[in-house]
Amino acid sequence: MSTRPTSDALTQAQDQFVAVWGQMGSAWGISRTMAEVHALLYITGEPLCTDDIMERLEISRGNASMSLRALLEWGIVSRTHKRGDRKEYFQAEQHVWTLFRAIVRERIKREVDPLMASLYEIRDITQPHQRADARPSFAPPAAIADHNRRLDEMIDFFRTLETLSQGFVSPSGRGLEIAASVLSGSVTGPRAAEPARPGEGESL
Amino acid sequence: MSTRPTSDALTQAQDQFVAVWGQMGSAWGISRTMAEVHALLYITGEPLCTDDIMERLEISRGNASMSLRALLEWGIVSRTHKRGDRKEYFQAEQHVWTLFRAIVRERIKREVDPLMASLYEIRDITQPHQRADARPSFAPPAAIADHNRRLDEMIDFFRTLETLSQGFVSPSGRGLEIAASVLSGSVTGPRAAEPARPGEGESL
DNA sequence: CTATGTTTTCAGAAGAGATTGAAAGAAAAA
DNA sequence: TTTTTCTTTCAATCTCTTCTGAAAACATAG
Repeated sequence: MSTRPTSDALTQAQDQFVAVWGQMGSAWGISRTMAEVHALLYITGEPLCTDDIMERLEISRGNASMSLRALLEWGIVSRTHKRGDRKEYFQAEQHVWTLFRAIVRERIKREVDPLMASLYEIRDITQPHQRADARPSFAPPAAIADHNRRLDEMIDFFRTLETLSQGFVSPSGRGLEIAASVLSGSVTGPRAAEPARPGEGESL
Repeated sequence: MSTRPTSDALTQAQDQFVAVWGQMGSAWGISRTMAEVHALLYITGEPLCTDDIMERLEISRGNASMSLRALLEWGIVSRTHKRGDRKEYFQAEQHVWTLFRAIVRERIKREVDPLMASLYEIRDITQPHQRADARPSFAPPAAIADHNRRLDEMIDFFRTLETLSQGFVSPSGRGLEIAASVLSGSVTGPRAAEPARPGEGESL
């Protein structure tokens, strides 16, 4: 029927990869189509134009356009041109680790950073304007103290995570050693958060 | 109006934490309510029953029940009882790193493992039944060879990621050293996948 | 300038996922 | 046993996200 044989081994493998990658994407908060477009560009390895993508994935022009723009914003797909052709072509980052780094970097920027900001704001509600030198005159009530400890632990965790991620994100391998040392420091010993812990953590 | 003052600092901080955590959850493929229930249990730190949660989050009984069951399945919330009370109470894992490990472990199990299985299947389409001793008589066409290389790189990446994660997941700090060494081996040199090296998994 | 080819936008349609609420199920007390 | 209390289930409903398609915007050539 179609001009392109749809059942050769390569095409079949590509289609399956696209489906699987799309599935994965949607489990991680990325729209299925966007993940599929990326999968197609990655697995074919060659630059494709909007019409190629529309045809292959059977999606509308609008959808293709928006997905591509989003992928460009994530920095994991780039534009190219073919000479004598007015169309834009798109190709995906081919190094998996570079791809991974770009994704981690973006998600941190978009989700973790704002989260941190919110957490600091929340901390200010019960620990207002706490400067290092200014000791509070009265100890806070136990409920507040507990709350503060939990919140601080959470903040501490995300700070560590952010530091850690710099190991992945940095283009040189350098940051990795930092990350590794942070890991051994922080993960190994979940630390003195609980003095005499009643032992609820292990079995969970 | 209500018996509980809704505007004291602690309550306000808790509500805000719940909102922020719910937001974060939904960006990561977890239903907002489920994340909110978890947030509430984490930040209050004390066991709550279904009715407490329904009231505080203004959700239906069915929703509360389902969210709690899901959280139990994730292993980040546990059941408790109060003596003289027939109701079930729930409390959240209080160690942030333990919580993190549980989440990573579950997501790997639910998403990465099936993905890996699919990737292996896809590989079999273009590299069928490739046994170590049986060399193919003819080299595959370039398009297939390229495809295979890309797919192998992806598989290699997820294998590394899985190994890495064992460092986080293992309750002892031991696995961490492994993770760190994998990191320095694989991340630092992402390029090694291209040239002409047949054995793809040295340390794995 | 107009004509032609290409990309973006966005209101409405379609679809996916979350939530409710009432009924059924379970378990402990009487 | 029956009653009471609490928990789970699931079809119907609602909500939010994604997708479409046609129009508008843009760009290049002539």
